[in-house]
Amino acid sequence: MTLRHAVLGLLAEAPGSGYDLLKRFETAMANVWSATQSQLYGELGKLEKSGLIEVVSEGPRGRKEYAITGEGRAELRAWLLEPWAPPSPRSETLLRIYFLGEVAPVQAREYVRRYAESADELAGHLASIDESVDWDDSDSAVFGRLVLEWGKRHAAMEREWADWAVERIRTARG
Amino acid sequence: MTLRHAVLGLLAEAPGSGYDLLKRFETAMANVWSATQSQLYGELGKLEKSGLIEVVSEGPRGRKEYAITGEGRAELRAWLLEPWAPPSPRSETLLRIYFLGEVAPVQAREYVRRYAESADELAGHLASIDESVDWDDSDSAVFGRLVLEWGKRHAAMEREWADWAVERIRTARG
DNA sequence: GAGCCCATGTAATAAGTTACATGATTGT
DNA sequence: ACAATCATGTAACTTATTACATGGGCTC
Repeated sequence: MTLRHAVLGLLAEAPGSGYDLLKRFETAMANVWSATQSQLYGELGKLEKSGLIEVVSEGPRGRKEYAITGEGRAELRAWLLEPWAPPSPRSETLLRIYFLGEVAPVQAREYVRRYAESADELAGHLASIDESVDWDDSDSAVFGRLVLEWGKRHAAMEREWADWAVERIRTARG
Repeated sequence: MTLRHAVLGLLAEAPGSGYDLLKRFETAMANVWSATQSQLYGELGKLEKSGLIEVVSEGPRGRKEYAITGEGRAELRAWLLEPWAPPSPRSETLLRIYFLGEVAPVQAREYVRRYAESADELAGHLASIDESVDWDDSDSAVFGRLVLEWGKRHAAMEREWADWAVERIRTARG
């Protein structure tokens, strides 16, 4: 039930069509949550049926612009305040690293090096988002920057860890 | 197809029953991947049927000890060397933070404070794992420590970020 | 014999991915 | 006219969660 709330949150910021939301998932939210086109349209249908969002206008090409309803906003707030437990982590990348003893040390180092590269790419991507977004002093901008900063710090941590790890693998096995 | 490889990897380290593996998911792998009991037994059945693992002995209470086969080990290595793309991040916690502008600043700060606490708890948990595990100089110990270190750095980053974020929310809105 | 752990399995549901399928509008 | 982008939807499949269901063995 998380995509549900991601959609409600985006529509609470500003109304939009499925297509619009998809773009927002790919850019500002890329750091945070993702959705496929298929899943998104399905969820919009369900949310409308349950009255949490509504169609506010129809445009060309069957475009339907959705907006959050009062009920939807109430649901969003309830979700934000509800007691939560951090979900158990699930990282395919870390899983591979955990088992890297199964392959030759050279290959293991190479894997970690690629990991470092992708951390750098992510850092670059986040930096470009930071530049392209027009940060005002609205609530969403404040928290958007918080989340962006989280991503930057995360990418930096990954980079540093990877450098350290490559060295560690070298000294452990040559 | 990731649980599949998590199971293969664990059985490559040492044979075990479903129950054993479940324990290992909850302890050493807690940082990395998780599985429910239900999912695990299902996957063990499928892996056995496809010949990637086999039952090596049966014990009391219907206990079945599984071991990885040659074919299974080959599959594990292929997976480790296969080209990969980092999966799109999906963090319910960050998602909530992203939308925290919907609730009162006091509540937002409180949320971030709880986040910091859970980062500390994670750090403590990882430290206790580090102490309780008997690290030899095997491959799996080398990479196990790498992954554990990743977790420690991650927890530290979250803690620092949260402190900074609380301050940021305070100055932005009082 | 009571309680705790060991041990496995099934069924129903929810969530997410990939592929398929279609078509209108806009800008050049 | 052509290409790019806008725009929505369905079907089949895989993955993961929650709840149900059962029972043996060990220790005190």
